[in-house]
Amino acid sequence: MIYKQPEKNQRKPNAQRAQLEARIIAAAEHAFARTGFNGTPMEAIAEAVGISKQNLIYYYPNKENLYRRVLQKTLDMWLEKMAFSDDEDASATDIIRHYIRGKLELSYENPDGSKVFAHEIMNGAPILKDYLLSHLQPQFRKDVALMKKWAKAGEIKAIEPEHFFFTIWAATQTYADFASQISLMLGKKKLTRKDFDKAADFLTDMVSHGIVANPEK
Amino acid sequence: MIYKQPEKNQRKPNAQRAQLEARIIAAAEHAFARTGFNGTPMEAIAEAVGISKQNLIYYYPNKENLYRRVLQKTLDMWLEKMAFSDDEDASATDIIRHYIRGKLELSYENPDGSKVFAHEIMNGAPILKDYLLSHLQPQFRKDVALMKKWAKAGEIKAIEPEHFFFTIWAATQTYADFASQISLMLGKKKLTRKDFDKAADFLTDMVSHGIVANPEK
Amino acid sequence: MIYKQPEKNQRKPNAQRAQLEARIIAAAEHAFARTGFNGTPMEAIAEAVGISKQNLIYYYPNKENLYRRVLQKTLDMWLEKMAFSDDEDASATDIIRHYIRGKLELSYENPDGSKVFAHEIMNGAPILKDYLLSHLQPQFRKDVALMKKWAKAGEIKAIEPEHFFFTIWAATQTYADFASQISLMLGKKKLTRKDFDKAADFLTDMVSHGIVANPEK
Amino acid sequence: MIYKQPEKNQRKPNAQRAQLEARIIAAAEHAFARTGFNGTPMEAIAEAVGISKQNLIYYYPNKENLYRRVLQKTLDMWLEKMAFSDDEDASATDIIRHYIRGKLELSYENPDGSKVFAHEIMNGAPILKDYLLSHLQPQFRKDVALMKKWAKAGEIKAIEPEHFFFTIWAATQTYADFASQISLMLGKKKLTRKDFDKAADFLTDMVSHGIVANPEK
DNA sequence: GATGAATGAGAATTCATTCAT
DNA sequence: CATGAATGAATTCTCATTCAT
Repeated sequence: MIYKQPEKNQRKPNAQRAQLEARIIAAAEHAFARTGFNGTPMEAIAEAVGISKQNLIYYYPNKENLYRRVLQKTLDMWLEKMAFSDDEDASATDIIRHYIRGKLELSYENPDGSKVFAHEIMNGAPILKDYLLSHLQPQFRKDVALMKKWAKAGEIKAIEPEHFFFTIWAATQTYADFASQISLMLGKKKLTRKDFDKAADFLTDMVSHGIVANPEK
Repeated sequence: MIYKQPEKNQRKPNAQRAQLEARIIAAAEHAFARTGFNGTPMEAIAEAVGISKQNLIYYYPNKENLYRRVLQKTLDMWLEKMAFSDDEDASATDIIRHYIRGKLELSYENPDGSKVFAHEIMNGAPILKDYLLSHLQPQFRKDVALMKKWAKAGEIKAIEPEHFFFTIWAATQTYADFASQISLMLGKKKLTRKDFDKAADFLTDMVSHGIVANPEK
Repeated sequence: MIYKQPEKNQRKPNAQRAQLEARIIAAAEHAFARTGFNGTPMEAIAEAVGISKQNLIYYYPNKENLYRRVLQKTLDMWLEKMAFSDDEDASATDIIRHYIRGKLELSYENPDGSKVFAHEIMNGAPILKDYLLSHLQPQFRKDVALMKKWAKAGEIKAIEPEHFFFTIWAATQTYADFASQISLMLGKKKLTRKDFDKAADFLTDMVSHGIVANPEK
Repeated sequence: MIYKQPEKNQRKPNAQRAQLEARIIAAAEHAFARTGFNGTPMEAIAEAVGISKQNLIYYYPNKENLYRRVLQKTLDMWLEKMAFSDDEDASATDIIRHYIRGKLELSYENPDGSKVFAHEIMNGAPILKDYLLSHLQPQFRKDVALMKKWAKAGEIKAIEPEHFFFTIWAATQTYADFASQISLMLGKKKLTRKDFDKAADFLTDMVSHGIVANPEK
């Protein structure tokens, strides 16, 4: 796990406190999403929540722990979507399409989490490295193996599945991570669900049969 | 332009100085690539170059200016590769393939620049916004229009070219930006040119005819 | 106004805090009085108060704001004394004498404020310029007009009242601003109230009938 | 003396060098006049001269020495004018009037020197103290004694001559030191010779017979 | 619980000065 | 002579954290 609940903070759960903590996590996620761990002062988070820095520290006495909680929260949602669904009856195409839509859905629902993750990776994954090895790599290897099986069975072409994943991860997360560039290019203030739908259509189509009309090869 | 040469610093060009400045820019790029503008202290850059913080400041008296120079250097290399090549005789497929390989080459040659760019975008492009609107968007629109022409001419399928670009940008830059995750997944210390070649092969293939063997639709 | 209460700092009033803040203002006034804004480090003020530099910054996070508060405090006391009193029944002579004594009293009570003001003026009044135009000049013009009326009415001689004020301001403030020179000349460690009384006697006498025994002219 | 010519700098006199040194002294005087010794960086002086900081340091390797030279230059001009002229035939009135005009002339010709002096005094005269005791105080005492003789002889009233000097010093120097305030009050950009003439007229008149029309006392 | 007070470490500059050429 | 290079000491301010109430 990235984040371990500190023992001393295991107080009686309290609705109001829980709600404030959730707001803090959300604000922290948003702040870390923009400027990463090092670039984000606690004060910026406190201000976003509308509480004093001291009060924030009262709830999260340690910046790294707060960051870990934010990461953990994202990872909890993410890890599941980073792997193919387990539906044994579904065709390869269906699983892949479902996968792409799921990843895009995640980027739409939790863009800040995606960016926090991106910062962490770009910084060399100092905190996440072990977690990725222990949690993500096994999933990844299993899914790569599955795709190789599909290829053998003639369901998909003989590609290198690793790069398929890298491409899909990048292409789906980019709508979260690079949203500001994308909306700038589209001349929009903000990306909407429609944009994500179009992205899903494009990606699933391209994955299915490419974009070239009559590829000679 | 992102960076304007300050008047005061227009000293006589000098080989030794130029070399040290280049080393500083490289070190700064590497540091900003990991932790972004806010998260990177000048000291870290100075240490990487092996000079004192004050001496770094002697060469670059202002952190933001140094950052702008780093951005500018990357952008100078990048912008050209962000647009289709101008070869009028080439087929759509060739142009696209050439484009993908060019972008991947860039990610291989200058991964730090790619990351600095990524940080800037994730932070809402505070410095780059105007530049992207004035320099990148026109290219982007021209290329989108060209792809629509190709589609009309039956050279490519009727896709949304905007999302093609977002996908290719993401899928090529990810080998720079997310290199640490990718090498972790592949169980490697570092990505090599071979990995980039495989990525190019995969991407061009997928773009050409998808990965599904016999797509019904 | 020179100083605007920053929104963030509007804490609950608290006796202990108020007292410390007053001590800080006094120490800052004393320090700025000697070496002006640019020449006074925050550290010097902190040391004078007996607190750490960081603690000083906790109370006054911004040097210029602290300086403005010091200026404001002095100005609040000063402006009133820079103008003739409003007593309609008093004679010109009485008003002038009262004015001189009031100004000298101020120099005696708040010599540091006078010096801070002097520094500001000698530096071209970068911060005070607007304030002087909007607050002091109207008073000044009113009093100049009044003196001209007195001259017409035969109460005082036909002098240029503007220079009367410049002289009185200078001659009264010099006992604050140039105290170190004056006490050096007098062979004293410090100026006492007695010295100010003598100064007042001298000034009022000279203003009344000059110092020449039988001026021909 | 305030400034001692350092031995190592006693190079062959050279016209060009002498001229540059004079420009430096003038620029330094102007800078110190505004912000005092502590508040003035060497760079600001270099910039005003139009040379590099290193080059300035080449000519004046030590800030305090440069400051002392500036002080010395002013003092050389000043000291003489701070004392009554030696004309044995002149009447008290003439000597006083001549004195006032001489001091005002100095303020007009060298306002920056006056301000540098003012800064030094307000800072407690750390450098000038000894000099003032050894050079100014004897003059001052001699002139005070002379005035007392005048008073005894019935040439002037029985005043306290010390305060006469403090007043005249202040009232004449204020046209240099507080020029920015005075011109602000007068609604002028700059003080002209005419203003100084009026000041001289006012001061000599007031000193001669006061400003009150018919002083009862 | 919540918050004001305090502080050590750090971060961006500034600044006087030294060194080498 | 003049200037580029380099640096230690300041200086303003930030920031995470501790302490006390």
